[in-house]
Amino acid sequence: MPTHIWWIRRDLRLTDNQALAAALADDAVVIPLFVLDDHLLAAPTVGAKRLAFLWQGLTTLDADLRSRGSRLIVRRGDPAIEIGRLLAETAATAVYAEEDYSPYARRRDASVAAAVPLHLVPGVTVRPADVVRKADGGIYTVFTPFSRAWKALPLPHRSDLLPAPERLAPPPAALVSLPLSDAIAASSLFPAGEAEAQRRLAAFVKAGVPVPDDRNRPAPIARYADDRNRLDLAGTSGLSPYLRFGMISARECVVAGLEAMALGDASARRGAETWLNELIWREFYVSILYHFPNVLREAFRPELRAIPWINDETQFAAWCAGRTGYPIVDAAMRQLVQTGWMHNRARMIVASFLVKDLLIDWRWGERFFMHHLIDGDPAANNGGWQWTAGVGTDAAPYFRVFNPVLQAAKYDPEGAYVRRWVPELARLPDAFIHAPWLAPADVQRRAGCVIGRDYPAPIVDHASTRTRVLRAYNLAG
DNA sequence: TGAAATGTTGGGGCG
DNA sequence: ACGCCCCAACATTTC
Repeated sequence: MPTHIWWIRRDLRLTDNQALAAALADDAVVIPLFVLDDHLLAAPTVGAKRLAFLWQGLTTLDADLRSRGSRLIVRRGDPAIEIGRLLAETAATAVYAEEDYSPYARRRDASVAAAVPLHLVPGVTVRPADVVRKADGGIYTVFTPFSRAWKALPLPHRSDLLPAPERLAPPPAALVSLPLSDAIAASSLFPAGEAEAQRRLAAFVKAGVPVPDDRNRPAPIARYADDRNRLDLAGTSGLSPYLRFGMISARECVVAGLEAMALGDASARRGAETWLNELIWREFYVSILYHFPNVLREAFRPELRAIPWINDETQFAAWCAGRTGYPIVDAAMRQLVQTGWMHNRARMIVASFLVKDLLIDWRWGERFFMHHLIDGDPAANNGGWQWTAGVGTDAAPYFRVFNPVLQAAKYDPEGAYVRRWVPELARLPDAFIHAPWLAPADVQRRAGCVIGRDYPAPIVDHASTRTRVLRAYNLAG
C-alpha cells in the first residue's frame, strides 16, 4: 500500500475534501500534515484572532481525525523543507493539497513542487481560478458577466459532495507532531471546526432552526436579500471564517444555496440567489488576484494610482480605535477589534469613511483589516477595499461617497448596533443616535454623554470632506 | 451595493 | 372661479 501526504493549508475539514479524497486513492495510508509556516506566522498581516481560530481549528481537526483512527501531524518551519523531511521519514510517494491561489501560496507551492511530487486539486473555490473565461479566452474583470459565465458552467449537486471518510489508517506511531497549545484564548463568537460550520450552514438554510418550536420561522437565507444589510439583525450566514479556513467547502455552500433556490418560494429564491452571488463575488476576487497579482500593491485601474492621499496618522489612529466621532464608524471598528469580525455593510461604511472622508490610502485600511479579521483573506479583502475606494475592477464610480449618517439611519434604524458597540452613546434618544453632535446640550447631559467629553466630536465634517475627495479623485483620474 | 442638487408635478391654501 | 404660490413627493441629473 502506498503512503501519501495530505498537506492541509486552508481546507481544515474531512467532508467534501478533494485533496483528501485524492490522497486516499489506491487505498493509500494518508498522513494528514499541517506545517506552521514561519513566513506566515511572522507576517504582520496575521493577527492573534485569526491565529487563535486556526489553532483551535487544528485542534478540532486532530480530534475529528482521531475519532476515525488517524491523527494530525503538525510541523513547523519552511514547508518545502518540512515536507521533504516527512517524505524521508515515511517513504511517502506523493503529496496532495488543495490548490491555493494567492501569490505567496503559489510561490510556496512552486518551491515545494520543485522538490517533491505535489498534486494540487481544486477546492478553495468551486471554479478553479483560471476556469471562468470569456469565449475568446479573455479574463473577466467585471463581476456581472463573470457571474453569468460562472453560473453557465455545470452546477454542483448534493451527489457531487464527497462524504467524510469513516475510517482512516493511522500514520506511523513514531512520527513526531508538535503539540497544539490550548493556551490560546479561542473565540466564543466563532468556535472553530467543521461541526460548527455545518451547524451554521444548516441554521442558515433551514426553516425553524435554531428555534425548533417555531416551524414557521423562515430560514434566514429566505430573508437574506432584505436582511443582509441590516447591522442590527443577524441576517448573514456568519460563515466567512469557516470558508476562509475551509472548515466547510465552498461547493457545499453553493449546493445548499442552489437547493434553497429550487425549493423555496419567491422570497426564498431571491434570498438564495443573493447569497449565491456573494459566494461568486468571493470566486471573482480569487480569479482577479490570480490573474492580476499586482492588485496587492496598487490600484487595478492605472489612472487611479496617483490620488493625492493626506494620510494623517492621527486621524488614522482615531479610525483604528473607533474614535472618529461618527457612531456607525466607531461601532464597526470596535466590533472588528473586539471580535475579529465586522458586518459586511459596516466594512463598506468604514472603508468609505477612511478613503473618502479622511483621504487615507486604501492600503492602510486593507492592512488593518487583514490583521484583525478572522476571515481575513488577501483576495476578498483586497477586492473589497479596491471596490470601495473606486479604484478596482468592478469599480464603484469614485463619486459614490457614503454618508455615514444616512447609511446608519438606513441599516441601523433604531441604533441598536451603535448602542451595542459604543455604550457611551446608549442613552441618547434615537433621533440623535447617529449624529450625536446635533443633540442640544441638555439632551447630551441627560444622556450622560457630552460630546467632546464622553464621546469625540466628529474629526471631520462630512459635507466638506465629500467635496474635497471629489476634487482629489478628479485631479487623479 | 450613493448622495446631493435640480427639475417636475399636483394638491391645497389663499387672495 | 381662477390664478398664484408654496411645498411635499417623486423623478432626473450631476458629482
